[in-house]
Amino acid sequence: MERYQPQSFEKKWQNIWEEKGVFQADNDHTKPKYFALVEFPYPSGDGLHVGHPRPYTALDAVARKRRMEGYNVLFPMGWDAFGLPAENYAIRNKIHPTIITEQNIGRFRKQLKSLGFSFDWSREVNTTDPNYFKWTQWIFLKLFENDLAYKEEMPINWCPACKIGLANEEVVEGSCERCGAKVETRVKNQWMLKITAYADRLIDDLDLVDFIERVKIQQTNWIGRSEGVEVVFPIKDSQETLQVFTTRPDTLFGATYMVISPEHPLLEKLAARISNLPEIRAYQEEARKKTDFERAELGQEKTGVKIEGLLALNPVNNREITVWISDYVLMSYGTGAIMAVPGHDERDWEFAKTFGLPIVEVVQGGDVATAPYTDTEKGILVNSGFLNGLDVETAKKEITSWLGANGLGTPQTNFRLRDWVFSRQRYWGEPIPLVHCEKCGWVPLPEEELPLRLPQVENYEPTDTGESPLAKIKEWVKTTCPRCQGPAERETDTMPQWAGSSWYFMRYTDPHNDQALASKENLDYWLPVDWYNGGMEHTTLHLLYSRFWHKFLYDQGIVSTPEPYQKRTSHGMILGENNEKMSKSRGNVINPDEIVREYGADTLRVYEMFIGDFEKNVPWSTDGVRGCRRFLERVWKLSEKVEPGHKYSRPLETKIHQTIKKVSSDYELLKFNTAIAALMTLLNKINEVGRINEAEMRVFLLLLNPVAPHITEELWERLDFGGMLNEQAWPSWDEAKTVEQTVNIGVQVNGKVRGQIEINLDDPVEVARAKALDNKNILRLIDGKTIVKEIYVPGRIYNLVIK
RNA sequence: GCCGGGGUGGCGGAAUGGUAGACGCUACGGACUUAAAAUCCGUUGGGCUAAGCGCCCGUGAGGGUUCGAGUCCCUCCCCCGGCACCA
Repeated sequence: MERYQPQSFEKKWQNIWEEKGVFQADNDHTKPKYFALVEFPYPSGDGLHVGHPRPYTALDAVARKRRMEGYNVLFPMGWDAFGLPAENYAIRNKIHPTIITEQNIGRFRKQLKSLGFSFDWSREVNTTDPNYFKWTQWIFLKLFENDLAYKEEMPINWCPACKIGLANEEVVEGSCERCGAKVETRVKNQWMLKITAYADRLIDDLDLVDFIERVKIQQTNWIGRSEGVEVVFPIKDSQETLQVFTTRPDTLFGATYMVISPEHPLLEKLAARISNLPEIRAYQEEARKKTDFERAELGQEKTGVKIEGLLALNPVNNREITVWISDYVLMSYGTGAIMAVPGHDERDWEFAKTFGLPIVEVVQGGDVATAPYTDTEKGILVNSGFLNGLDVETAKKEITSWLGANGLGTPQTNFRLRDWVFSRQRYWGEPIPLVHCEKCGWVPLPEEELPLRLPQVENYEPTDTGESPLAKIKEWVKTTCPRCQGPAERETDTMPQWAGSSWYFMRYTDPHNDQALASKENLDYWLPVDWYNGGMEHTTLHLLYSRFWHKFLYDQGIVSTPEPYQKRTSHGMILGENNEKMSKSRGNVINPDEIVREYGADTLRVYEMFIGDFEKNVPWSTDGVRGCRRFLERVWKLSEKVEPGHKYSRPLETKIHQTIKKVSSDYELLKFNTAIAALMTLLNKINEVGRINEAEMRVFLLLLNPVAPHITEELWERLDFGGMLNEQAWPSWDEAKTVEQTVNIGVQVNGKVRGQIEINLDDPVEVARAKALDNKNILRLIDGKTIVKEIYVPGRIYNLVIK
């Protein structure tokens, strides 16, 4: 037999699978279905990265196993192809982004196909295809019709380099996630999506799904639900009031002053009464100049200005308290105003110390003169009228009902999550299908006019004013109002890249439908996605956005499940050999094409699965790749030794049953490293035994197939095992036969291993004792001592406790 | 600061409270070869060793529970990730 040359047959099998359509999802909806999903890539100009195949191979293995288990499997792939790199390339080279996008997709597709993934290529989707984004626009219109899309003057994060507004999620430590430029604040009229309307459900419904815990936790953190009370503080000698949100209503008696945000509207309303207005104005101006990030920077001295001429009244005791403005209070959270309880809040304490404001202790347990006391477990209320003597939790309940009864406050839930800034001042995105009419306001395009396509332009450069390049195409902008037929203008902002990826999994269920985003039957059959694997970096963005859209479409009756993804797992990154993130600039990039050329696709796949804990980052190792290649070569050689036989032979039987069990469960748990290790162990055992029969070889190939589909299919054919391997059933094991009858167990004296005995599993303790006491070393150790206890765990340990 | 996840050989990593280091890599020794590569075989946590595979040490540090702890409990240190002036 010739040696293992994967290059000579990998392509062959890829072609056969494709021609026979063996991985196409079946339209027979009576079969049990399985929808396995991986995040579709942005087809960048750099081509596939070795990071891509890690999650793809993992779920490919799951998909292949599911098919062998009799499921109708949907395992699709597509392209998240709108986005900045293609647009920037277009700007530099004056080439339409469609062209470069097509090229990049072509390259990605070819690379993915060379790795033998069992994607159903007949269902490929592309977010930039008008037949696709027609439905992205359609969903947007539904959101608009349901008041979940609105335009608002918003201070936005502005990247001066990309000339683009960024969502909070795209700002990392005050800099643009893409280009690293320092983000500024600008006020722009932006389309917003009201994701906050779904904040509660986005948290609560996490109980319905099987997401890895860290994903649930991160989403919950990001949404940041906080329960408290909104309290009304009257302004002295005025009809105006100040509303504050607090999670510590129990400390209300300790509120010694108030702070409002520099942008708070009360300042304008009562400007006439403020005696130090110039000072206030100067502070407002200063605050405006700071970015959100600068304002949020910790460790800086608290700043602020007292508002002269205004006093508020603490509603619990009618004491007069001063009102300040300070930029540590954010207009965008709660009511933009706080009651300050310096005795029991870190920030208020600092502010009070800076400005010499009174600090009152209302929860006993610390020393509020030297530090705020924030413990809510042990403290007892003091100086608080009717709350005195209560613990914090009880005091909260008491004061909340008191406030309610007196019309001074109501329970309130606030969220850290903000509405989603949905506009981009860019060319290469889905046009927002709305027109602005002088008379009718914002009017949606009628559904028949979708998709609204992008016009051809000469220049893709965004304008310095921050408007989209589309604004310059007058003949595209000028249109008629669908409602009154009067003159109107199109919206020139486009959608963010997160739009197309928010629903792509639905399109896979029925990708060519031109009547609906997908047919109800297909959506109902295939959804929810049974298993979705993707990067942790998408937990707070894509995953949350797509859950939001899905919930909205659920409310609209389009889909029938409240959650889109039943199960979510996540993979770690593959780092360079130097343990740093792979990047061109670091010169540590491994090109998957080269690995395939030199070692074969199966080696790459096996290596990426064997490399380490799937959930953790791990450095690439060229030596490790060679090790996996050697393993496949040994498998190849194994096929030369295959003898007839349809029963597992005596010396291998137990090991085979154990391996089937181990591999079957490890694949489900994403523990590919230990599954492959188990197959290596079995291989070593087979080589040690020195012979293998057909039945054993069949099982070996079946178990290895999900990670190494080409070599296993090839050997299946060469060994004439009948049919194609991918049509076979997943092997089963007999639990009773996974147990070795005779085992070596340790013999301990006082818990320390001092020897070994070979014993039958069902041997009684007497036999174990006799064998243990037959050991010289054990006898030596217990000589002259008293045995006080004997512990025997069959199959595990025999332990003597002596004195 | 808060919330997660970790810390095990030279490296990646295994271990339902029951013989720590599976499996792979590296390194070393041997076989094959004119030689090298490849392949195959062996060794590979540290120390002591009277050489009996016997003893001691060993899973970030220190305590504890247990016949027995990498695993459970307490205290602490370090690394990674998320959130962070969010009231």
